[in-house]
This record gives sequence, structure tokens and C-alpha cells, in this order.
Amino acid sequence: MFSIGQLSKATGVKVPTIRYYEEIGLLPQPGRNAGNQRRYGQDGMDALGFIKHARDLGFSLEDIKALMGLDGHLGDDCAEADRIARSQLANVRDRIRKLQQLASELERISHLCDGGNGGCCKVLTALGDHSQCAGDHS
Amino acid sequence: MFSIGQLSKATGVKVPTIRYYEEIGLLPQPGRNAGNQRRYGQDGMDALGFIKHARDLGFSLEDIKALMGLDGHLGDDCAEADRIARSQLANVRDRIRKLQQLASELERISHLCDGGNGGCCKVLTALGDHSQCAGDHS
DNA sequence: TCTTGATGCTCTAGTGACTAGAGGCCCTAC
DNA sequence: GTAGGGCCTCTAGTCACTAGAGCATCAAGA
Repeated sequence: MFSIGQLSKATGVKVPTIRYYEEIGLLPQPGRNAGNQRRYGQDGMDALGFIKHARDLGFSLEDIKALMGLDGHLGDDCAEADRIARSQLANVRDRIRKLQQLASELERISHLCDGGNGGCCKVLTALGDHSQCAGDHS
Repeated sequence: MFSIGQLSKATGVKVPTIRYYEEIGLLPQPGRNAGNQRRYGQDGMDALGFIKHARDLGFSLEDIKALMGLDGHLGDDCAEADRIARSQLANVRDRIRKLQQLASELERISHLCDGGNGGCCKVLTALGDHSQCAGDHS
């Protein structure tokens, strides 16, 4: 049996976050000891590990709820898990593409003023004027 | 003179968002007509355009506040604007790097189950087990 | 057994950057 | 004059936490 603090250390999820997950129904309510403190078993540890890993992979808590609801089921559920994972992948790829456009735009803007201070703040001008931009970020 | 709705259409910033920007002191309070409705001039349009573009580039409202406070000043302020832009660039590059790790991890997980349903939900297993991961995402 | 400091509990409120809705006022075109 | 759209303020909700208050409990050492 683990205390909430031990669980926190083991998984890298902060204590208030664990309580928050419980509050929103993502983690099942654990048992309590005589002093009303939470006591977790291996299943609690596994569930939190699953959540942590999925969060690190960028899944929303809503997605994770769906994925956890599916666990242990068969057939269609697997297709659903796959669908969620693929949609998350598409989402991530899209974010990468957008960020790459931003990076090149920011690079362009940064090069306008190379640290000196001779007649610059073209940085501010560039920020104010989208029409100067090459790509279609946003 | 523009109404808030016209400003919204012209800049692509939603009406409640414009009011929000005003509320937090990012946009100066505009004049009002006899019926207490906001009326903006070209300066308001320019300021909102600046904010919009900077937001699209991923700057936080806090950053934008700093950048706008600097505008029109000299010397050090330019260096400061440059510093903010560069730090934003570093930030964006870092996010790209992390997302690329996530994408490759998600690709790996997605390939575990190619839509079929024969003994799969290795997707769920993979999500639960970080030790299977190649890279050091998170 | 007592004490001390860490850890735990609940509850409320705050973060950033909006978004939604209620309930009412104003403006413009017909 | 009226209809409808736009505008006003205010409150509350979103997501995924984070911080703090004020108190209870636990484990280790004296």
C-alpha cells in the first residue's frame, strides 16, 4: 500500500494533481486508512502511470478518460483506441508544421536587429505588420 | 471611426476578446459615443493588429504587454524587444523538438494496431508502459 | 510517552486566454 | 414606429492544474 506522497514520487505526478484526477473521476477513489488518508495499491499505481504517460504524449484528460474506459474491452474498442491515437498523431504533426512556420518567421524578425541599437526596432515594426510575412502562419 | 464589430471583422479578433484585451489593460480604453458604445480610430486598429500578429506568432499577452510598452522608445528597449523575440524563437524550437519526439512515439504506437482487431490493444498497453519508448519524451 | 516535523486532509481561489450566456440598451433601415 | 442586429455589463465556465489556509495525522527520535 502506498500513500499519496509515495505514489507521487514513484510516478512524478504531483500530489494535488493526483487528488485533482480523482476529483474529476479519472482515477478511481482509493481506500482510506483509519486516519482518512488515501492508500493505493498496484492498480492505482498502474492507472496513474498510464495517465502520466498519455499526458506526456499530449493526450487530453478527455481522451485519456475515453482510453481508460475502453481498457479491458474488445473489438470495436481497440479500433477506438487506435482512432484516438491516430488523431492525436495528426494533431501533433499539424502543430509541428505550424510551429515550423512560426520559427522561420521569428528567425526573419530576429535577424532584423542583431543586438545593436542603430536605427532598429524593425522587430517591433515587423511584429505589427503581417503583410511582411512570407508564410501564412496563424 | 470603427465600432467594436467592425474592428473585429477587420482584424479577425473576436468581439469579447477585444473587450478582454481592454479589461486587462493591453488595449487602451477607446472613446465612447453618446450611447456608450466603443468607437476606435486608426491607432486602435494598429494596436489590435500588432497584438493579433504577435499572438499568432505565439507570444504571450505578458510578452506583448512588454513589447507594446517599449514601442517608441530607444536604445535598450530595442535590445529588449530583440531579446523577447529571440527567447520566443528558442521556445518555439524547443516545442518543435519535443513534438517531434512525441510524433515518432505515437507513430510507433499506432503501427501496433493497424485497424484490425486481432489480439490488439497493444495501443493501450504501449500507452501504459513508458519503458517501451525509444526516445526520452516528457 | 511526548514532541516535532513531515505529510496528509478539505476547501477556496487563482492561473492564462479566452468563451458563453443572461438580460438589457442602442442604432439603423425600412 | 418597429424589427433586428449589434452593443453594453456582469457572471460564470473552460482546461489542467497550482497555491494557500487551517487543521489532522503519522513516524521517528528523545
